[in-house]
Amino acid sequence: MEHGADEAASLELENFLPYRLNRLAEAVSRDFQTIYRTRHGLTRPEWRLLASLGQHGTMTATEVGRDSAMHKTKVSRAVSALEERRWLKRETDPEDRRVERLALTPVGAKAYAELVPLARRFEADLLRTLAPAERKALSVGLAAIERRFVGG
Amino acid sequence: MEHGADEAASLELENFLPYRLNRLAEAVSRDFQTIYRTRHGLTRPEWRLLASLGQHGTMTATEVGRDSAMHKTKVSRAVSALEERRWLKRETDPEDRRVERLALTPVGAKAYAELVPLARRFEADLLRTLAPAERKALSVGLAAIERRFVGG
DNA sequence: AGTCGACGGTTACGGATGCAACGAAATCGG
DNA sequence: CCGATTTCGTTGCATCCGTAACCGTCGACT
Repeated sequence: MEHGADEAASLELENFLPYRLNRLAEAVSRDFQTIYRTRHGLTRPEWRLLASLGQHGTMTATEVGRDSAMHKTKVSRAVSALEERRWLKRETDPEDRRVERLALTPVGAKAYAELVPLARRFEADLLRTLAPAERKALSVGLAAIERRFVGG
Repeated sequence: MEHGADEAASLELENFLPYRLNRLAEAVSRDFQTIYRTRHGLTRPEWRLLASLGQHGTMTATEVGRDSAMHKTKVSRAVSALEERRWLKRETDPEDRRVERLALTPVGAKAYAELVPLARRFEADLLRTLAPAERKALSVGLAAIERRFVGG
């Protein structure tokens, strides 16, 4: 057995689930990135923060982290960045002065409103290239591992 | 409409495909990481390089990059790291002296052979928690977007 | 009230990452 | 056969990231 192509002892990377998920996520994100990066110079954490606040209204940093699956340091830095842009304002919660209540400013909300249709179109364009049965399969399959890994 | 929960104007992040893929890929990878990180202190690029060479035998850095979806600087640094460990050796191709032919040493091959069953078991354990129909759906769904994004 | 542990959020720091620029070698074009 | 262009791989640099340590605040328990 000269090289590693031995069936039993080798692993087919291209069929290995962690690898497939990563490669796919990276490819899709890299593509989607152009929407929020070229238009506004947003980073991914900043986009996610914007998306969280746009969707849910006022939130705390911890809530944003849970909602958008980001480490608290990422959230913290994204908050500083969007605050710098005047896209969001923070207010210390008078009930609990450890907490900050985060909300988009009108300018931030405007940017969000501008990005949402582009995001929707991106996803729609992507899904349109799949057959209906494939879309369904994707939805079912992703939901299944999400139950195992993300949700509960 | 006070906050962003407005159906038409907001985006449900948790159902947004790029977000779902990223969150899932990160969660799965974070879990899988422990296998190659705690046992050998490998980074992800190093693991991928090992996996590529273990599967295909001798390759060039460019081929590894294509096979494992890594930027050439990642490959370059991973090669240096595994060479440092004596897990791989490089040889300048005499036919084209720009190219290096990379191959695992016996020590590297041994580490690979040791990791493969663990990787297989990880994937099997993950898939075992899914119903057969869900596994099928996942396979079909991922393959479908891969065709659009990764492959052709 | 005073102490202690838990919690929200920030920051210093070491390490990883991608871009761009680079050197060396091959290939192409005249 | 020589200069221009392309390719392989490396490296400098600026940025991003997570870990751990930290500060201020809250709540519980004494």
